[in-house]
Amino acid sequence: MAPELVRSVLERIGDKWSVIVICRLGPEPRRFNELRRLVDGITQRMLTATLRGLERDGLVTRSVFPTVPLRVEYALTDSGRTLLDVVQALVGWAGANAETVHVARTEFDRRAREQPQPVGAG
Amino acid sequence: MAPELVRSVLERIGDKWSVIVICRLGPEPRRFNELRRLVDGITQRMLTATLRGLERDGLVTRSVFPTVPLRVEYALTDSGRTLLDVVQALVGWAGANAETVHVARTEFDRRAREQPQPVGAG
DNA sequence: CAGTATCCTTAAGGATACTG
DNA sequence: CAGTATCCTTAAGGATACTG
Repeated sequence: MAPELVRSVLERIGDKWSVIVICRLGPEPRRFNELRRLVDGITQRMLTATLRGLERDGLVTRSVFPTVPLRVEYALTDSGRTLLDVVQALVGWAGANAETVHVARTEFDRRAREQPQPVGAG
Repeated sequence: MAPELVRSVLERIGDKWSVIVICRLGPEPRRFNELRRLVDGITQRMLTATLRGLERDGLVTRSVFPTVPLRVEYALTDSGRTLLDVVQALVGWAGANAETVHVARTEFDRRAREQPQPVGAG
């Protein structure tokens, strides 16, 4: 049902940071700057945007504690946790196959460099 | 080991078409135009680019049969098939949760429309 | 049939400065 | 601490015409 809906869900997960942020959220709630430190290379702007997107999709909750200084905690929802499972499988695959893929890429690029022409040259 | 390698593998899967193409390849080999018909909305250019990327990563093989007319078949490799499994889990999750996510989005957008200001207005 | 070559648009994301 | 506001760059992807 509704293949466009499925695609719109995949597009969220397919952005640059969502998968990593979901993994770093894991089981416990995390504060904003804590996440920022855990997700290597993310900017403040993109962390906010990513968290808002996940919150919008009902995958993450945002809890504000009006203390001084302000305290904001992010945590996975129930459906967020079910997504974490499949995302971990994906990251696990990437980890297990990173080396193989890297070798394949190097080989492919070497062949492309050696025979750029359709018909034998040289 | 090598978190950047893992990320580079995730980036391939995270583009617009790879997941869908991998699913459509499934167990049997497919011809180019056959795939083009199966993957709704993809352009010739993007199908070529996506298949090249998958071939480069060692996930897909490209077999040319020099008949007239030309015949080119694409098939998943062994590691491509292991990726298919986890990708199917992801697509399965998206399918199972599409409705829930859609509702969450609608609710989120409604609340954002009603209270755009940090402090109660109007 | 199975592509490649060109041109173009849009939007994702980075950098930086500022704030309740 | 946890953001928002602006500006800018790049690259992903679409449209279209052409080809071995």
